[in-house]
Amino acid sequence: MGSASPGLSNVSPGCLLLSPDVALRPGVAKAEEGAAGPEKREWSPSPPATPEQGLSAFYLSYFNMYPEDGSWVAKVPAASAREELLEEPEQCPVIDSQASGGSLDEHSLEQVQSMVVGEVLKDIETACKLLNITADPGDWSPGNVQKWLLWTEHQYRLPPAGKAFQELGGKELCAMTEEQFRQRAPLGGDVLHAHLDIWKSARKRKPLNTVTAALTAWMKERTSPGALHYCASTSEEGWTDGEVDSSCSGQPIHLWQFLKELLLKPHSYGRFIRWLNKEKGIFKIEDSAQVARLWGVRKNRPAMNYDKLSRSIRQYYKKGIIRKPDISQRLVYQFVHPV
DNA sequence: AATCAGGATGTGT
DNA sequence: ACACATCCTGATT
Repeated sequence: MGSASPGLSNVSPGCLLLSPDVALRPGVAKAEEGAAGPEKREWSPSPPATPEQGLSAFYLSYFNMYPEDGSWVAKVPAASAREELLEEPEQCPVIDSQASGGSLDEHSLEQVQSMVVGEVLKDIETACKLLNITADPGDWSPGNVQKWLLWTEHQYRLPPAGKAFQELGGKELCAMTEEQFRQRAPLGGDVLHAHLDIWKSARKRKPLNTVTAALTAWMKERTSPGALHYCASTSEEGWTDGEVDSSCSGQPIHLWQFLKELLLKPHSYGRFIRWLNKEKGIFKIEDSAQVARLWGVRKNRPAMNYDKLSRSIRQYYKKGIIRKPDISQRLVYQFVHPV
């Protein structure tokens, strides 16, 4: 029953996106200062200098220092006023991988994103105990919603939403689209929605397809505004493959699909997994731990490791999906039906 | 030590 | 039923 997560175990939970003065210590009592209202602390963007070019370095440096102590502050800059993004919550933002227009390469983005989602998931457990609320937002009373709201604002340094969500129960909150979030809280409403999305997915251990998308949109937007594409907008490139793309369908992703996704983007994942012979479908897992970690993030299984991932691959043997190549080598597999 | 093979069993959809 | 996730024993590299 240990919550040992080999992939992320080297990081302490709760330190992500935490400012020192809000850091949750195990000893902290619940019901944070009910009387002391949300301090009028200003949440001006402090981490990097400018949102334009500073953020990429910002996230990267975050990524580097993160395993250390995480004692930095991520103050989310005010969401710039905009109205054209993310009409539907089901819409699926896709980051163009090739557009190496340079700020933050996708590999780093995915790395950070994976860790962000993972850590937010951990934070949820803490928050439940701290706030004495259930993990399922659908069960929240209006009071619980307010607790969650205040906690999330504090935790992630979002601009205070004030009474924008007063009187709302968990059910109604969950039913709201991101657009509605933004209407009620023009500053940071989208981020709140992204966080709620993670809560909703954590509840049922749902794979992080749409959640990751929401978070990606949020981060990407802050990195390079306007570089967002949507499935609906049929951007010529990348995902027209369709067959391998599972990120936009509601279907749970299969392991073989996931592996092909990674193989499809050598620029991002070539260090972890790559083709040895694409025509024959032979590929090699170069970094088993990283591939397993990514799989665990995608499936919301923090305890995923290569031992378990490889067991699932071996299940494919008799299904005729993946096999060992004729000349068996360690960490080398072959798709039976290469595209 | 890491990887590989495959049985047994549990879990969520 | 299905696709893993988890756990395990034993073999191989």
